[in-house]
Amino acid sequence: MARIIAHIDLNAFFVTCEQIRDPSLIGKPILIGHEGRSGIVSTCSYEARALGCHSGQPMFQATKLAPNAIIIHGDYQYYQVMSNSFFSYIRRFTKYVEAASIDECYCDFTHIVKQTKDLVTFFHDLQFGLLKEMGLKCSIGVSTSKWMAKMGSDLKKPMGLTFVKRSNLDSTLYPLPIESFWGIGKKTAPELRKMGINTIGDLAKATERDDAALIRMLGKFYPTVKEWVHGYGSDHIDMTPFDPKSIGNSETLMHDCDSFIEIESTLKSLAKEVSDRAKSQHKAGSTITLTVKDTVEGFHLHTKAVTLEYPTSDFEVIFSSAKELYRTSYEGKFPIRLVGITLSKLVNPARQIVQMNLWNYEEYEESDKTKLLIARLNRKMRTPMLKRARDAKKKEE
DNA sequence: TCTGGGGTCCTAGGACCC
DNA sequence: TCTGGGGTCCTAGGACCC
Repeated sequence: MARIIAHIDLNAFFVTCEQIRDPSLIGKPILIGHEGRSGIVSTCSYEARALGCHSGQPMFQATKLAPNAIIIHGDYQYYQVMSNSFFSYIRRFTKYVEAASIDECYCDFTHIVKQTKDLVTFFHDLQFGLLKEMGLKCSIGVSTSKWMAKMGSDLKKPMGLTFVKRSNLDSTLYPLPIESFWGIGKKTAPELRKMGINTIGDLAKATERDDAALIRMLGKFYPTVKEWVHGYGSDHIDMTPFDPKSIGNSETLMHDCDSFIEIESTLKSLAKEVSDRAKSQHKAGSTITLTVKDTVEGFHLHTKAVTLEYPTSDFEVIFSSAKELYRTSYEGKFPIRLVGITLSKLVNPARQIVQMNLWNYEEYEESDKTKLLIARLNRKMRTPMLKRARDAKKKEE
């Protein structure tokens, strides 16, 4: 039997959180985000949206469109507390809850069918109960796959309740522009339009005649897209708690910068943040990636990574790796707009103690840790040397 | 004034081992 | 002496999402 999957999406969540603790904000244009050179709108109230504001927009543009808007800097700790309460509320109705982000989740309500024949009333009660108890508005999409539920929750906002079925795709999702397809973004959508695929329905039709071209464009993603667009695809609710695969911190600088001293001091604070967060989450990682955004090549991102021989969360190791990557790859090349450090290939150090002891990790002084690291950094240069040496030896033999 | 910061996953090429 | 194919790991870049 088909499962009943819902996608529940909180409407203008950060704004609503602010209105809950300060009701005088209700009904006003509100922008959440930062001002300044590189400030952007994180999210905004429906009153601000009516004036043309939207998330991701540079703040200076938003304030032109909505000069009377109230600007609020995000309070993410507070939003996280509200988010936890939201998930607790949802878990009163079903234990099958998959958190998709701070303000949305997928849930399995298949068991509800046995308890009620009236699903509309059930979801209506859930929705208005959340509003009454917590003051949070949500939109709900109900379907038999996660993708259709997600697309459904986007159809009516705020406080929407939309049922998407394989039998009503023609009237629900197929008329939507291809840009609204979750998983197809601003690079792929124009390519599809070039093929004459302008709506989700066009894409469904194209899968019946143009597999080859679509595989070329979408690669491994194509079989999934084909399932989704015909009303199939995953209905699996993943209840495992969030377990990060990387921990990163980046910062857009106050001004484009090529001073090593300034970059170094920024790297120091980024490394400290990454190290602290890794430690607080009981994680250590063996790959350290430096990200920079240039100013000359059209604001492109560049990354350089190094993989150590042991996982670490040590501030000095992260800092000196990032600094070394910067010095060997970018120093003096171009002014930098943004720098970031990411720790990945994460493990739980508690499970790695034996392995770390093999390296006598604790016996290394800080300076030796750095030496180990630099030795690893030089591997790229060493490898061809070793190869030449081996070839020479072979010749002798 | 000119476009954040947190992530995930995929691709493609090279090194290396068997 | 030359040639190969499969598998794994690493790196860099890019698309996408909230």
